[in-house]
Amino acid sequence: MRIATWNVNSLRARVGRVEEWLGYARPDILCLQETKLADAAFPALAFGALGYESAHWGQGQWNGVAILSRIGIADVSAGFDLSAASTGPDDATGEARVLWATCGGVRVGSVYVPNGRMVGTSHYEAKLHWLECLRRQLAERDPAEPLVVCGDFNVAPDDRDVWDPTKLHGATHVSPPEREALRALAEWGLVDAFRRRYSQDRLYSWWDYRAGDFHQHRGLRIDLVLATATLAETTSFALIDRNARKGKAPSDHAPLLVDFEYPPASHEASSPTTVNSASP
DNA sequence: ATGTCGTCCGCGGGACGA
Repeated sequence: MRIATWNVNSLRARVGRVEEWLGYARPDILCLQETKLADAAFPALAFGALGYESAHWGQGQWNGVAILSRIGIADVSAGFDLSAASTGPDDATGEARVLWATCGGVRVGSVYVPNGRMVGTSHYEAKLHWLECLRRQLAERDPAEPLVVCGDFNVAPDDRDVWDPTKLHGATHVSPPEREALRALAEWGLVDAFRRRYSQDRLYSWWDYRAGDFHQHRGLRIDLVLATATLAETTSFALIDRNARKGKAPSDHAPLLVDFEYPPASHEASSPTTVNSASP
């Protein structure tokens, strides 16, 4: 099962590139962030023509999250089930930033974590609160189930994920409280699937449009596929597709895809074809 | 480099967010 995530920075501006990418990457599930569309403007028919069912939660100009699936999509749920009051003027928990669906037996979340702007601002506090709400939402589920949370977390998990930690020291995306919020998700049972396959630094998923940052390798790894152990242990392949960050009118993020050997192959289901093609 | 994109309004280019 191939699961992918991509912050497209406006789906209206990017739909052609997303269609092109679906055509060659062929994920079973694709989570999108920053569609920046109202639900009525979501191009469900275009994705349908490529074999994908979809769910979208948009709010127009900002944010917007979606899930595309060619292995079924059910039990769609948008947002947090919040009984708690908002925490401030810049509270983001009601914004279109989290969408859930069940696809091929896997519970899938597509998330767009608030940016936070500057450490110490109300936007930064709202980011930490939003991440705590995500943790609470997960805590209501069973970490033994196959589940992934995919998206733009706007946090680089550790210094390998940052082009120059000294330049970003004290900034958002790398601050200890933000990283602690990711660790809290890991403590619940989520594993960074990309890190099951790669341990080196300089493997980024986002580059600023400005100053030639992409070509100078000045980026951050902030787009993640976090999976529960039952899935994560089957990770067979992962890739940040830098080619999708090149060329005409790219998003500032590259898509991340992860292959899981899930559901596990049954030992009793080998077909004659499999037997005939086996090595001697 | 205050470096680039996307949105909006609204018809030219400024304001804002990332």
